[in-house]
Amino acid sequence: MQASDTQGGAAGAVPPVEARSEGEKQGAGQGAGLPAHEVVYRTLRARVLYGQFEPGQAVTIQGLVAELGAGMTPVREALRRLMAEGALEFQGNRRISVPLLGAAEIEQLLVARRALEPELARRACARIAVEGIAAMERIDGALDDAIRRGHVHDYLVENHKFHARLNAAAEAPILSGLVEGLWLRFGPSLRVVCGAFGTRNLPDMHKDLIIALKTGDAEGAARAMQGDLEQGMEMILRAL
Amino acid sequence: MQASDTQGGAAGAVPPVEARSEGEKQGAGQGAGLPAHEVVYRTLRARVLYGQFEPGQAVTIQGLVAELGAGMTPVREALRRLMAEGALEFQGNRRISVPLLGAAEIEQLLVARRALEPELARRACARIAVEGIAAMERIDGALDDAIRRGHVHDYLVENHKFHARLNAAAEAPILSGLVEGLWLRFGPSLRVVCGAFGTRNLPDMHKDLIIALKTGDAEGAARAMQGDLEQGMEMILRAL
DNA sequence: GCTCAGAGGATATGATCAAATCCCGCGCTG
DNA sequence: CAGCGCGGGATTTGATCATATCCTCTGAGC
Repeated sequence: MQASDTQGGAAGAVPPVEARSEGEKQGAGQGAGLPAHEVVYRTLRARVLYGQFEPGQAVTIQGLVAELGAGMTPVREALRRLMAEGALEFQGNRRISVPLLGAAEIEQLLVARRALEPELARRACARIAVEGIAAMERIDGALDDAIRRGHVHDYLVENHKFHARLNAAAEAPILSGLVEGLWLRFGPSLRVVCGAFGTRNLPDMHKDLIIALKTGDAEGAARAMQGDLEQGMEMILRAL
Repeated sequence: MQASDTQGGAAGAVPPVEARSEGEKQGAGQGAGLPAHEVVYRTLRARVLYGQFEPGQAVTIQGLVAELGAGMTPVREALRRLMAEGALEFQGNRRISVPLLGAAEIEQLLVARRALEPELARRACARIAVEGIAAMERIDGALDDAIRRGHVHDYLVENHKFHARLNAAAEAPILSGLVEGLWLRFGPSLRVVCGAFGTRNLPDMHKDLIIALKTGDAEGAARAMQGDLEQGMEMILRAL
C-alpha cells in the first residue's frame, strides 16, 4: 500500500535529490530510478527553498534544459508543478519568475502559518516518539552549528529539516503539505534576509519547542511554534 | 501590471472554460487564445470541483488525450498541476486517481478551512462594495433555485461561485488560493454526498453572511462562514 | 513615431522507449 | 480430473525526446 512514494502531490515528504554527478541519465544508478521530471522538480524545489534563486529572478525553460541536461518536457512539468504550488510565478506573457513578495504577501503567509503550524505542533506533541525528539535535537544541534559557522545555506537546510520533521510527526499529510507550500513561497525571501542580517541573531524557539515536546505540553509546543514563525516572518517583513 | 492572468498558479481566479464545441483547435475562435494545457486544466478542474469525477476513479493520460482531443503534453501538464494542488493523486505506480477521502482527511480539511475562510470573510467584509454584495445575492438566488429544482450540479456551481466571489473580495490572493485548493480536494466527495442526500436540506448560512456583509459586521460574517463550512464538512463526514 | 523583420523562447505534436499490468495457458497438486 | 499458482508474452499506459509552429519582444529603418 505504501507504494514507492514518488511524487507525493502537494503533501508528503519530498526528500531532496542526492546530488548525482551529472552526465548519467537514469541508467544504472542505484538509488535513482526516479523519473526525470521528479529529479528536476526536487532540484528546483531545493533551490527555491534554500534561496539559490533570487526573488524576482527570471526562470527560462531552455536555460534549465541546458543547465540540468534534462529534456524539455520534464523541465516543463516540474515548472508547472512549482507554479501550482506558488513557488514560481507565471508572468502572463509566457514568462516564469521567482515571486517577489511584498508586505501584503508576507502578511498573508503569516496568517496562514499562524493558523496551521501551531496546530501541527500540537498534534506532533501528542504523537512523536522519543526517537523523533532525539532526531530533532540532533537537527537542532546541526542548526546551531551552522549559525556559529555563519553558514546561511546549511542553516536554511537544517531549519527546514527541523520543521519538516515536526510536521511529519503530526501525521496530518494534508496540513503539512499546505505548510510546505507556504515555506516554498517565502524561501527565496528568507534567504536574502539571512544574507543581509547574517546568522548571528536568528530566532530560536526550538529549545522551548523541544522541552514542550518532551513534557508532552501541546499548548507550549504550539506557543513556541507561533513565536518562532512570527519572529521569522517579522524579520522578512522588516527587510521589506 | 495585471498581465493576462492566464494560469494563476495556486492563487487567482480561474474562470471555467466556456464549453467550446469540439473539433476546432485554437484556430480562429474569438475569445479563446488560451494555451491547450490551460484549457485542459480548466476542464478537468471543473470536473473535479463539480463532481464529474468519482472519488477513487482512475484517470489516464491517454484516456484524456482521446477524450479531449488534446495532445499528450498539455494533458500531462494539466494533470501535473492538478496533482500539485491535491485535486488528483499519484498512486505511486504511475497511476493517477481522484483522491478517496477518509475521516482523517476530512478532519484536516475542516481544520484548514476553519482557519482560513472565516478570516477571508472578515477581510471581504471590510472591502466589498455594494455591487459585490448585489452580485452575491444574485448568485445566492440562483443557488436557491438550483436547490428547488433539485439540480445538484448547478447547486455546486453556484455555491462555489458564491464563495469564490467572497474570497476574491478579500483581496488576499494567497489565502484564497489556498482555500481554492481545499475546495478542489473535497469537491468529488461533496458531489456524492449531495447525490445521496439530495439538495433539500442543504445548509445555507448565506443569508446570514449577506446580512453581515451589508451591515459591515466582520465578526458576524466570519461566524456565518464558519457555520456554513462546518455544516458542509459535517455532511461529508456523516456520509463517510 | 510607426512598421515590420528577426531572434529568442514557449507551446504542441507525434514518435519512440520503458515499465507495469493483464491475460492466458501450462504444469503441479489434491 | 478439477482447481490453483505461476511464468511469459501481449497490451496498455506513462515518460522522454526531437522537432515544428507560434508568440512576444526588440530594434532597425522609414
